Amino acid sequence: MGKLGYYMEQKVTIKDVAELAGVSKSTVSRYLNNGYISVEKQVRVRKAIEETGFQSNFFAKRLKTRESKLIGIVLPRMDSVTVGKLLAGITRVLEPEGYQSILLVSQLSGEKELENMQKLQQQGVDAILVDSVGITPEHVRRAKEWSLPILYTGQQQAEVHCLKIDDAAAGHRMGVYLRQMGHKHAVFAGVTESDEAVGIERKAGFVAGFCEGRTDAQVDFVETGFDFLSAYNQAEEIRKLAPSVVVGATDNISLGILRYFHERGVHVPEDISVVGFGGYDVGAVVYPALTTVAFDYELMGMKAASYILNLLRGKGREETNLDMPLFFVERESVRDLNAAVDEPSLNAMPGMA
Amino acid sequence: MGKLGYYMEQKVTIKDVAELAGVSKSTVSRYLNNGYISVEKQVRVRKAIEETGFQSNFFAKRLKTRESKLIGIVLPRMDSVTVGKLLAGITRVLEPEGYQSILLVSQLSGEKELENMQKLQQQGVDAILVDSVGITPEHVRRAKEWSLPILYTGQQQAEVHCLKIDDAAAGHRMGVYLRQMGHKHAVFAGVTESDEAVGIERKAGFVAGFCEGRTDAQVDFVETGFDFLSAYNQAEEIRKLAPSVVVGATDNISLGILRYFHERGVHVPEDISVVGFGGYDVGAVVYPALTTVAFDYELMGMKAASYILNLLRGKGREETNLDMPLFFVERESVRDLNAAVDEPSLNAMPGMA
DNA sequence: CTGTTAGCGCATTCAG
DNA sequence: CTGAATGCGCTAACAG
Repeated sequence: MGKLGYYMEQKVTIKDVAELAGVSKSTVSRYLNNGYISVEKQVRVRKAIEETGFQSNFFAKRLKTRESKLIGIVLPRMDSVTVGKLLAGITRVLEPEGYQSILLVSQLSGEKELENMQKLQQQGVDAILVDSVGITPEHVRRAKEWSLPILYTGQQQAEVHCLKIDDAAAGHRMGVYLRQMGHKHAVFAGVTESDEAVGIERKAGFVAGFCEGRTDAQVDFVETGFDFLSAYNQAEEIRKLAPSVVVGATDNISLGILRYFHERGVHVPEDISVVGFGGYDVGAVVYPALTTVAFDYELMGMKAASYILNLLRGKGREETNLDMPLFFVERESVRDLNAAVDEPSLNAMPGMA
Repeated sequence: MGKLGYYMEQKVTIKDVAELAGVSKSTVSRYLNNGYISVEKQVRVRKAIEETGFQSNFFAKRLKTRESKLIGIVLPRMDSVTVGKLLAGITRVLEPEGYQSILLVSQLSGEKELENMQKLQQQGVDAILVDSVGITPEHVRRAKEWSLPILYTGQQQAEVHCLKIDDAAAGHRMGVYLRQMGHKHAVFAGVTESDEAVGIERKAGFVAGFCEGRTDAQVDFVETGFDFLSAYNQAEEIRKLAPSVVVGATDNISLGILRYFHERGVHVPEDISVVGFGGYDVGAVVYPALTTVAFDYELMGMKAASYILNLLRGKGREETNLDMPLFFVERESVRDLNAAVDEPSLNAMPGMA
């Protein structure tokens, strides 16, 4: 590896090709784009391109066409399963359309998020997709001022383009289920209300579903972070409340709590039930396997990308199907209080097959 | 949202600013770059920029400077924790240097990997980082032909720039540990040998460490995929071999096996020990918490990025510190066969605090 | 310190 | 169908 430095330029331009093929630059350009060329010259140009190994200069091209074929993506963080799936989905639809994504990470900071959007916009991306931690008035202002499509995911706001799972419905679904299983007292282990989607909507949906049509239901709240450890640290407080079921706002929260219960000899679901939201794969390998409402983040990525593409083509929100399905995944972590005796079935890897 | 289509151009150019400020274009350009300007004009230009909301055109600038400040990153897949951490690390060092990353995913296909590298190169990125699934002769050829730095991670190959964890050392470390814990018969649940790093080196290292200096050691192999389920499906076969310890080539493999054992009433570590590699967070919340050799993927990302930066600046391999530390994380899943009675300690969230 | 002059590589008029 | 000419917006000599 004696090579030192990489200052070599791309040297072969459209001009070189033209000369070698004995045609004009414009003819080569036409060959590369539309194709108004005689078959004969077509052949010559093709040959010249092969011989020279010509590759058109990205920047010169973009400077002319005013189209970068680049989509900017702003993410709150990288090291999370959901973000990974989301990106996988986005890529899956963007790539066949000839778009590529350029990624910026905001480390859960709203300010950084704005900064990143600014950067992307300067870079000349064709559109921006933001998996936001919270849509502020400033976000709205930019979406309106800038002349490029901006789509937010993860949060909702009426004045901008956005796409998110129905957290209220997810919470509601879980609430109804637990009510039907005969539970009357739940602790909702939630996150900060500054996260409107998870901290407020999901919780409110749960409470509604759980309490619907009865007056003897009780829901207590305990706030925790998004990670295992902070949930684990709140578990004692939760236990003191002595509910029949603990509802973690995310699967990770539930996993931390499960671990704590295990250490204290509290049996799940015999002594207490635990559920989560998200449908992460690991929820299926822990024991008991976690009952949860699963979201399809990859599908969300695909929809987000389609939405962006539509926006780019001058179509509006109406023309994209924005429904995000939910999947209720019943596994082993909930006890049916209606039954006299509880015999949780140990299916082989429930929810994984 | 009545807006339809986004065809507006960026209209204010350096020329407009120059006219408004009553200076020449070059003066504005200087203001933007070096800064050989009188204070007086500096003020006028600044004002003009603010008033017009001028933003320099990325493509025009790059066309001149021949520098994109873009690093291409080719990933095998997105939905994995390790990739997330790697990216986090890369971003952390690239961003302060004014670089941004553009991401392409190969879906575990070597061919796609090559294709993606090609695309990035055409885009005019300044360098390419490939988290490769296998370095082929074609990879080597490109690294040499193209006049831009290419760095491979995850795999090793003498003729190209690369950076990876020391899989052999990791395996060895685990082997030694289990030997010292009195284990004589292990099953290594590994992956395909086409993955040289994990499938071959890690395994060989383990065998070496485990068998070192004795003749009464036995290691059997069982092949599995990288995911929970495929490991789970091989667990019965592993169990039939009746080892005292199962070594999963990755934590996920071990987690799948743990689940199976749980279902069958096989107690870990009392009846059998289980260990993994990777140090994923979830290893700490399952029970028993998984003993493992942890890798710092974020650090790896940071090192990779630094390496790339050095390459860009004409420095070679020598000038980057490539040592990747390993962390042995002793938790609860291994029984000490030297002790008469085994009393695994249940620390609070071992390895998480 | 500053304005003038040239292109960077390509796509696109406009006449042929 | 094709070539010559023009300029995208910016930076970098070059003379002042």
